[in-house]
Amino acid sequence: MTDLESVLNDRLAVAFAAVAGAPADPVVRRSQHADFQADGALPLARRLGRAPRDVAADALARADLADLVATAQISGPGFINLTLRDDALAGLLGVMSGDERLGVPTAAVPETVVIDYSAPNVAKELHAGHLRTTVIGDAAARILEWLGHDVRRANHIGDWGTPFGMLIEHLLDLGETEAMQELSVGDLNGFYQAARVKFDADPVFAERSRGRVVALQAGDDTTLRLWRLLVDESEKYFLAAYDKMGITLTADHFYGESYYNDMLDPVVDALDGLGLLRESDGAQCVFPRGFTGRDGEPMPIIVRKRDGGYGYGATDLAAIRHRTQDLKATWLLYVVGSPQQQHLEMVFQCAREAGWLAAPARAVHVGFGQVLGADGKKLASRAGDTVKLVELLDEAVIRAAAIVREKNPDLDAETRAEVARMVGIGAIKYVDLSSDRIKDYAFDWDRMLSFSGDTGAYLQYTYARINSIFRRGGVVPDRSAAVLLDQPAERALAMELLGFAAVVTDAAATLQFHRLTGYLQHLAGAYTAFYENCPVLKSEGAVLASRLLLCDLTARVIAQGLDLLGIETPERM
RNA sequence: GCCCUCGUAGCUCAGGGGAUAGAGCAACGGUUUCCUAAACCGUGGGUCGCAGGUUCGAAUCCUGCCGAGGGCACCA
Repeated sequence: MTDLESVLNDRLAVAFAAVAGAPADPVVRRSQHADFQADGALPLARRLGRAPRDVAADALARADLADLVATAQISGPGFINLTLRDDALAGLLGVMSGDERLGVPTAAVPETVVIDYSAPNVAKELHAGHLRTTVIGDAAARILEWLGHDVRRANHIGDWGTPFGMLIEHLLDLGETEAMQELSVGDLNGFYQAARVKFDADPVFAERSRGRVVALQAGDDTTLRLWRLLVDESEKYFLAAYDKMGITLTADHFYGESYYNDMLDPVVDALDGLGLLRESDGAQCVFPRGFTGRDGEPMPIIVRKRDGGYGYGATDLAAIRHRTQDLKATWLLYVVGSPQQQHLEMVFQCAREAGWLAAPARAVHVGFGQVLGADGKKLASRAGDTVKLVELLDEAVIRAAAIVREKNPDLDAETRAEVARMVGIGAIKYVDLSSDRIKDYAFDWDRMLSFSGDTGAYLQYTYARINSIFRRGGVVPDRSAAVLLDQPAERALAMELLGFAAVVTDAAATLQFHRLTGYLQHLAGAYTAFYENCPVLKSEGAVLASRLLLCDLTARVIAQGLDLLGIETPERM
């Protein structure tokens, strides 16, 4: 346990409880006036009808802090300012240094977590609109997995529905080999648009397409084979994009809409059996409590359309039921844009009413805002089209390569290409993860690729500089060396390092990953002050060993922290 | 019309009911015989959209208003 804040909190909670005669939150926070402050005496004083400073003094007298705290002072109206002992910090850093997990504990209660993210449509490009769900969802998967949860990635691709009638007919028109050729070069949009144009312009083609939809739903062998060809080609393309992007989704994670086809009848029957199903305008609907529409009437989830086909609501409900009942998941994450908030809340409510989402299981909408262009409107190409995701990635890498070439001409071409890839992809992921996800953000190449400020590249640079010290000195840090914290910058760095466990736990619990990026920036800032004030290689003996350990620990935390966000760290740049 | 989200320094954004609201960028001034100057130090810059309320204490919680965006039946 290297998490100072929770250690202090636990110790003080005992003392506060003794004073209060009941559990009481000591309200421990980082402080500008000391290392930490505990503010719990103020609200407690009101409850007890005593003077706040008395309560603080009482709690402090009962607290067992001698091994951790050097000085504890009561300040202002009743704040307790705590300054920690240097040897306590050094001891905890020693523990952290010797721990592969850097002091971050695994979850007390490991859960089965399903993370629904990315979800592109078959026969369509991944575009800028898929950026956030893919990046955020992957970060969630990495963090929760690292904390010991059983993470099930679910890529809910759009692989079913009426568009496949026209897509299959278009495939037949082209001929299979020709069509596969076209799809394999990655021109998915062109294929889709050509089908669309024919569907709109040619009534005969449209009629064939509708017939093909019927055949598909009826399970016709030939039709299913052709459908599978389309899905397989698209999946290959998606996997190539994920690979380029450093996303952990693989072929094992495709659970498209079609995966739930066989579950739809049972789901509708179950809803009917529960008395939740009602007919409205010829459609079979569920009306979850608490939602009214434009007309003031209850809003439906349409599980079966007037034409007899299933609505997406049916698939969503089937997925929830499958995840909680078959997979035994207790934590369902939906990494989906904010506009779908209401729809998801309705589905969750419906699942609760059906008994498919009962405690401890819960579903969370991990919503996010839009990516905007420099003009403040939805990101689009100059021609107004959607921007292809792979083109965005390629441009980031090209731009990063140009900057790396300019800043460090000594790197050989191969290293430079590798660094550019890490920096370019990392820059895109970093901006996406570094602000509150619910807000929109504007895509700005110059800012995101700037190598100073709150960017991924700055963290990568800090990491590379640390490695440079080891390389220059020809030294390997001794991870069991004694830690000395004589300089203020060393002590400040130690405080930051010891905050890692709390921030990872917190980011996972709240699914607010910008807290982790913010922490890493602070850490890099503390390291830089250390770097400026505490020469490493010019020091000797125990000081050298201690400083090498601090460098090593900082590098490990940065690398681990960025890895949890899906961002790589180059050894030099 | 109803519902949801957002509004903090010139710009981009942090801010878990606690003390004097913080970073980065930009601006201005400075730092290099020294481990990557892709860096660092300093300076200026704020009616926390507005108005009430709750509280010992509000950027933070509640209500109303203003502004921006989004959602509200057979696409997902």
